[in-house]
Amino acid sequence: MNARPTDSTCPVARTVDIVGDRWSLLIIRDAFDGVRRFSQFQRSLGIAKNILATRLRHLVDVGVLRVEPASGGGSYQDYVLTDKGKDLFDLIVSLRQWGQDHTFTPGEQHSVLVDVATDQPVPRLRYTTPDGTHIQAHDIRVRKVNEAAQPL
Amino acid sequence: MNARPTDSTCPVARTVDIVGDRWSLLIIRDAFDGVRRFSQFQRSLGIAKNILATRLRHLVDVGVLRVEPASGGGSYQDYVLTDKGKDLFDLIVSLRQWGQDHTFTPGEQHSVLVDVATDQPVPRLRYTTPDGTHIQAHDIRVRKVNEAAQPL
DNA sequence: CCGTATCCATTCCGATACTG
DNA sequence: CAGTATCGGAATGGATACGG
Repeated sequence: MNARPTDSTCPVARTVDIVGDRWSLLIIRDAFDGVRRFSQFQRSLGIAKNILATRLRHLVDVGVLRVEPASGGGSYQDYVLTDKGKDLFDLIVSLRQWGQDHTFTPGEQHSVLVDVATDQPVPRLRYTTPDGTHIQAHDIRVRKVNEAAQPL
Repeated sequence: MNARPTDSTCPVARTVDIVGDRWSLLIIRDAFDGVRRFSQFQRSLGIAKNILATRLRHLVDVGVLRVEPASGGGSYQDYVLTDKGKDLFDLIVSLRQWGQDHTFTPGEQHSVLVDVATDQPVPRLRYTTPDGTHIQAHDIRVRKVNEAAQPL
């Protein structure tokens, strides 16, 4: 979708090449919120129909969305997240949490994540290792492919 | 930076409006990797100088980067992450992990996150609540601002 | 080395009109 | 309702030249 495919060995760059544009990210957000139909996406996003069609086709092509026969019994199709698409959940959460922290004034209202069972707001989510350690920027660095791995 | 500022009550949309474009995300990635100088960004990204200058200025304007007097003693300036910018760490991690999982063939090499202390690869990071519960897509939903909050 | 200014090609986007 | 086709304007991107 984007300009020059980065064909990089950096996973960040590859992800950005696939879903790193405004409309794709917002479509995926809506899909997580249960939006399935063409017209729903269009109203929610205020996007022109032609470019919505282009983006949906792209997201289907890359395996983030798939088309389903129909939900409301209509003669058309729904767009739903594949497993690959559902794995973008963490990405959407990251966008959401940063937005909550840095783009709203203290008293300003915004949508929130709630637990489906209790309907109570979800507390701040943090990235942790399997043993429960919270990982922050200064704990890690990136090792490029050409760097030697540390022997045990 | 982007087309129509979404002025939405959705934190995802606001974040996307600020840093949701290809170059900004890659610049931020590089900043986390220790890139500070104009020429370093340029070589790393293969980006034209004029648009690099535009993006850096934008990121400074929105408070993600700030300019520092100079690092190498030169007469110019460095671009470093502010605290607000460092909070984008989780977002970059999300992009990276999804890219690792879904854009590489099994044997294909890519850069990896390593622990700064041990130089060992970091295990997969998961979003958890403060009490250690791992949260996935089906555990939550989005409550819009106009929905009533659940009374206790 | 660090940008800014200019030019040009390409892409993107939105509005509209049209088809099944 | 769910798209496709077309068109014009705007933004983006790259190359180059220039100045601090």
